[in-house]
Amino acid sequence: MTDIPVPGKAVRGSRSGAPIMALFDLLGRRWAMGVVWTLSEEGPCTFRALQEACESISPAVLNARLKELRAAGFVTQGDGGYCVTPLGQEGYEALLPLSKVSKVWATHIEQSVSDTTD
Amino acid sequence: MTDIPVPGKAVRGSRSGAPIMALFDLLGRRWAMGVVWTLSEEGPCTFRALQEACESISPAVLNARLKELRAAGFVTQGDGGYCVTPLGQEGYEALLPLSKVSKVWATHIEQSVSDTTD
DNA sequence: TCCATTGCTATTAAAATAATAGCATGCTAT
DNA sequence: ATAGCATGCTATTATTTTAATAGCAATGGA
Repeated sequence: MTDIPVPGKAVRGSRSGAPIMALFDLLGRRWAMGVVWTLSEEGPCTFRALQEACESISPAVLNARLKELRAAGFVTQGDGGYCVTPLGQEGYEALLPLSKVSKVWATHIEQSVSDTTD
Repeated sequence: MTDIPVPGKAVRGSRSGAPIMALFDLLGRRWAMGVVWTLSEEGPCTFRALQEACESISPAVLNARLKELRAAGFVTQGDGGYCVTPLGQEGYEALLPLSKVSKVWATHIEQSVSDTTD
């Protein structure tokens, strides 16, 4: 497994270790944001429930992401299964604005498609 | 190169094509968020200036991310070099809350380090 | 005891990324 | 004109990550 990024230390893609770059390293891995998002929206999940909610994540990758997110303090494993920590909840809330952007983007794409289609 | 994710179509990691998942696909690639971030903060950049501002990105990956982000409408290439589009600016602004999270995370980590060190 | 659920690990193949070198183009100063 | 120099990449090879799939060990009923 890859090292888990830690703010203040050099991380993949940034020698400075600027916290934001470390976070981009953590969340810029396949499925990382999707897992935080899904886990926050679904609430506590078993491994398999989370896997299904994610539609198409392989168990190896899910397990890798969960380990990283747990080590980073964004996710924890309790009696109800996996769930986000308060830090993970903050992370989820910080991702919320992206939802609006994604919708703007979607209409944006539709327009450029119709530009070339019509 | 991998396909560029498009909201509404199945993307890597999501059959639904929910816009947010398509965006996670786009931005969840190595350096994607860092490029948007850096380009927004630095303003228009030449390829090489952007490469240096990113500290340690390889030209092949930078080029791949720029192509994807241009195709997605987040980045454009003008006279002053590469720069973010209005959509890219929205994306950047949507990432801003992550900065605070990264700082909370950084202090969080310091504490857990001192927990085991002291 | 038999079976289902859960939480993974193992394996193999494909894809993405890193690291590095270097090329083609368009200046610009000599 | 030509010899740099900057820019925007591409090429190549090695390494890492991810995908896809199978399956195992532990747990808890029925």
